[in-house]
Amino acid sequence: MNSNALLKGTLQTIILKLLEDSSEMYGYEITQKVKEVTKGEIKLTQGALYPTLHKLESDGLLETHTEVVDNRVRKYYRLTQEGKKTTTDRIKEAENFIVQLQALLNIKPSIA
Amino acid sequence: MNSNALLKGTLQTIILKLLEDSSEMYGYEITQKVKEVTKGEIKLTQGALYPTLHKLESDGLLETHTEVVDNRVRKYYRLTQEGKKTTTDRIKEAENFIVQLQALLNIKPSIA
DNA sequence: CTTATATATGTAGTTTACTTATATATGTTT
DNA sequence: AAACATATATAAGTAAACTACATATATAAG
Repeated sequence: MNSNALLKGTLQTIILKLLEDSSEMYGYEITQKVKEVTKGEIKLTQGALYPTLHKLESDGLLETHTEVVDNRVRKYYRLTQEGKKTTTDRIKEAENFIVQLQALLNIKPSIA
Repeated sequence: MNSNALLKGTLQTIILKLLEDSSEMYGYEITQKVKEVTKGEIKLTQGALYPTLHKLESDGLLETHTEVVDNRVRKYYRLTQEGKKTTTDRIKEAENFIVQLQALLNIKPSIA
């Protein structure tokens, strides 16, 4: 099993949460933020990032605008109104899932 | 997003951990245990369970034997030696992932 | 000057790992 | 007799990641 296999299902939530906190970010910035916060433990590659951003945009959760900085194009993403609502729900779901997962991974054998 | 989408990547670890605690379980028993511990929040369906058990067996992490109880066949699974080692590793990975995920989902906007 | 690394976005093909639906069979409760 | 619980299993479909490839500019190192 790949050490990043656990990312499946949580990547959208992570991106939404980062955009909730920062209001506006571009793709590369998101990869660096994830790297920084997780001290390199979670690797968010382009192959995972960009398709996910495009998916969230086509689902109406994100909107974009483009800027040119140092002759390089940056595409900024921000949450739409719908995106903000969805983010709140997804974070609750993730928090609940973590609780359940910890319950499953910490249970002790029932000797009784 | 399906409410169980977060299960992806963690199901193998959950099964391995349950078998570490109980030494021996059959499939249906595992579904009931997950339901009980998570109060129905995580739904482990047959379509997910059995292929995963077969996968873990073919990977050499589980071994099986069959018993007949009340005219019904039960297939018991237990960890192999390799399975025990892998379980320890997977649990560490999952615990670490939870820590990183919480870091990402709790970070506040940097006002500075 | 040219090579390597960082910044920046993107697609194509592949694989993993779920979901939903279906199938089979027995035991128990209404 | 019907519905629900116990018990295992497969088939078809889909979501969401992975790896690899492609493009382009800026900066640092040798």
